[in-house]
Amino acid sequence: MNAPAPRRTRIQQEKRELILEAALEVFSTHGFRGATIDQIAEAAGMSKPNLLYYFRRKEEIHETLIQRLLDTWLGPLRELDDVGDPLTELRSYIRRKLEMARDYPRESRLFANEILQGAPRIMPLLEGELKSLVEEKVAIIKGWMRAGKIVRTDPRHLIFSIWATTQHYADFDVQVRAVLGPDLGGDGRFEDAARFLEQLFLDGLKPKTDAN
Amino acid sequence: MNAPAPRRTRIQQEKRELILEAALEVFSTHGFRGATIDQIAEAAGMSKPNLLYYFRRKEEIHETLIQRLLDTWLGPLRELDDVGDPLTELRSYIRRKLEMARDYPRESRLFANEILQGAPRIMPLLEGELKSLVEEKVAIIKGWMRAGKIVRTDPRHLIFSIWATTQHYADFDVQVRAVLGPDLGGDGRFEDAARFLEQLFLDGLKPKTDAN
DNA sequence: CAAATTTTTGACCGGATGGACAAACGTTAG
DNA sequence: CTAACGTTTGTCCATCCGGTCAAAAATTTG
Repeated sequence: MNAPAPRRTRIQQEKRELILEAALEVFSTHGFRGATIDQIAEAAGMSKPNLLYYFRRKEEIHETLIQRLLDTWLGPLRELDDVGDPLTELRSYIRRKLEMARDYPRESRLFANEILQGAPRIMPLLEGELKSLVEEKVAIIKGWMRAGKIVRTDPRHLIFSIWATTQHYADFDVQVRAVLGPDLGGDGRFEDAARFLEQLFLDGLKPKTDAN
Repeated sequence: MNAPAPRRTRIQQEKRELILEAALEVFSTHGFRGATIDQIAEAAGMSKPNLLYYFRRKEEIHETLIQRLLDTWLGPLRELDDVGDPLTELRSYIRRKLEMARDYPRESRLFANEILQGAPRIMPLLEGELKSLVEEKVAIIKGWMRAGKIVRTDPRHLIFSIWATTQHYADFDVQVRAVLGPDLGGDGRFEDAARFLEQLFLDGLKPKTDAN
């Protein structure tokens, strides 16, 4: 499937990491087209030709970045299994996703940028690996529903809504902070979000003692 | 506050509309930086200098587009008031937002692109108009909570989660369709989403007859 | 019809940007 | 020390892109 991994010296390893780190910063805030090699090179503390010695093309950096991203990105979903209590499993999935939004917002934005533009570079992956991973987890969730452990609903859209709500705190961070203002928009906003999302997904909004 | 609206001939009105329509298409799929004037001009069926006769700068097109967008975009939230039943109000807010994601996906993506890149051009608007509109609606929602009409929760994060889940179907449409596949990803996906979101927000996932 | 005004276009400009290249520099192994 | 190899950089190039300009074409006005 893949070409054999080329041998690299220690310096090459390190410099490539440095470049990828810088590129993540630049790509995630300006998009692929909006980012320039000069910007990345400067952020990595080297000259443009030097950078091009380690990655021959701008696209090569981007591809490498996206490939890595997807591996870690799907981690939380992969960990979802049916050994524990369903509601606990879902709670920790939501929590892990939210933690990723908090700790890796640049990765989230890089991905969002890619999807927004029609996912030209990762379409096969979405229809392949991602789709089948989702199907696998959908089967687990359906099992929980059949067993009466969670309410019957559309498992795919459930997954979408977890993705949407958690990634929102990375992708739309500027808006979230602007709306919350300086008081609520500080470091505590992720804990507030975690509390809210847990309540939303696990309890819903309708009061138990019916007052309407 | 604003400059007086310049008089325009009928031709100018029409051509400007044509350009804005074309620009919406191009900006929403390539971002501001990724879009070129030539692309927009071609999509509008005119030459580049001709386009620049109607809009002197690329930014001017983008600004006009965003300004219009925001007016219609906040419509559904503005309509949220406390005359009706709270759960009904929320339900129709969610439905309206989802309809906008379905009918105006390009506007949604244009906005998402802007926020993703740090909202450089609309930051004041987020901190001003948007924030105060949200505060106004937060007050209404808090009233419902005090009256016991809906469960007590964080009203701001509630609004975020409605934004996130509904806009997801516009911004991440490619991914949604890829994951759902040809069977589920057809025209019915918005109805499925509407049903799911209604259930999620109004009932939650925990079964009423406790089986865990 | 003719003058005045608006609209359209081809040609052009300057700066930015992705990338090539060869020469210089540094490091390591024999 | 020196040859070989890996790394770094200054310079250069072709293309793209936003924007200008003057002149042509079309339209409106008197």
